[in-house]
Amino acid sequence: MKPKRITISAASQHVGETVSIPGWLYNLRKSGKIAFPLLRDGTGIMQCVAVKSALPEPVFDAIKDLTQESSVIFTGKIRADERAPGGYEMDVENVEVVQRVPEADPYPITPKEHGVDFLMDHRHLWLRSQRQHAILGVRHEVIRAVRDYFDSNGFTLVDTPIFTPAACEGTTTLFEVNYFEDEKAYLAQSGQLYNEATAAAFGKVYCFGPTFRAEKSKTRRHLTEFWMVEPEMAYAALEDVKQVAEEMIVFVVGRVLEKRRAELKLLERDVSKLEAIQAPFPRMSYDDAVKFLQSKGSEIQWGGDFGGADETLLSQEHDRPLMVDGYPSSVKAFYMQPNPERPEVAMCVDVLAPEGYGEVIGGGQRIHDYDLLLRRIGEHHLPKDAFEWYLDLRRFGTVPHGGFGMGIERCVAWLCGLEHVRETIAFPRMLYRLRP
RNA sequence: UCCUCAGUAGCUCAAUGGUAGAGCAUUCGGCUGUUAACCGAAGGGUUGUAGGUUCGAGUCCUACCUGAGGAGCCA
Repeated sequence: MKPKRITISAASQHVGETVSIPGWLYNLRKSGKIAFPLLRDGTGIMQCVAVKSALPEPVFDAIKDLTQESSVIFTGKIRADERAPGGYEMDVENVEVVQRVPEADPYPITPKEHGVDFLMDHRHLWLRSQRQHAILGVRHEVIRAVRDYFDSNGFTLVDTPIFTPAACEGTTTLFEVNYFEDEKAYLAQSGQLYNEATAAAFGKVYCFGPTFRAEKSKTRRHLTEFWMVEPEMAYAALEDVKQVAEEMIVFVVGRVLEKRRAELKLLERDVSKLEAIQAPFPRMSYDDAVKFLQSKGSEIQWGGDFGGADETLLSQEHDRPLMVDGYPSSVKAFYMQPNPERPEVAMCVDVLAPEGYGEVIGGGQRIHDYDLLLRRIGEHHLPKDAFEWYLDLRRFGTVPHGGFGMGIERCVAWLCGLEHVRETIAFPRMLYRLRP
């Protein structure tokens, strides 16, 4: 009878059984008459034990000559053992070598140290490493939690287009696409304007997908292609937006702590920092933030946007995300609702993650008044024609509404405690990095 | 676009202007409980590119290329 195929993650349920596990050779330690191949299968890593005296000679020879990342199917009996890294190991009885990596051209990523450039050039292989595997596991959990949160709170997923005409947010940072006849198209940098349309159809909506920024930004928190989740709610004010943002973050962090302890441990993440993420989040006005920053030596003046160092200073002050509201309208997008009592500030909020991670969420209340929106489009020198459909939303049953966008990569970088967002997506796209 | 730093073996890094080196990886040998295993040996180099200074350049100078960190920019 052919042994049952299992995954390494299921090994604990098969103690005492002879099973087969298909995977790749992660590493091999050997002495003369015993070998310890480490098998990786995507669900985990298992130490196997091959004893020369217990195996036919060709089988033992095949195992001791295996090269790193060769694809193999090991067959043997599962046994609990404290000496094994995962707690269980396999006494190998047979091996099927699917492909042996030739030693003339060995697997380039060794268990030793490598530089950033080398690893990024080998990103397609680097993904097999434990650390990268753990990060992408957390990313998957974040995405699933985000969707679960919105799905179970009355939001409908209505995805928005990637190709967009003209400028939605301003013209400086868009990727141009030459394809549509007589007209240039651009890659979306936000789904928000479309969300406002679908919110008037469904009440509460969200979109989730890739967005594109053509900025010449070269920092640890920027990608040219990144994923963003954007909820939008009709009949909602700034306070409702803050409420949802806070609830969603607490939910996502809780889910990652619940499901991805092993990954966080491998990443050596201080989970006590994440366990502190509970509602309510501290809130601060832009006015107070500027005063605070000035007291810390920042050169920021009222009216300016925060620099990276400013965000870091602010977010290091608290053990949970900080919500900053009331930025000057002049530094925010044209559709931001001004505060009726202080028209120079917008009814917007940025959520700054703690530990210096900075902005993970930006959002606010949108202008719902037709005349005001029309005036703002003019002030920002935007083409009115292109926004006729958007103005329609104010002609036909306009209501106060708002929402926010959360960058998935920044969120994952924060939860994993990473230096750079480039490790939070399988194939990062950056200013100087298009391959692999 | 600007500032700073770096580029030497497949990888990570040494080398006072004077013979180009180590660890890992690879190959060979040894080892029955290894944990980035260990021990011994071997092979492996147009020092990013192009010029220049010098008796002599990996090292100093100029330009360029590539990358990293940062700034600006940033829904």
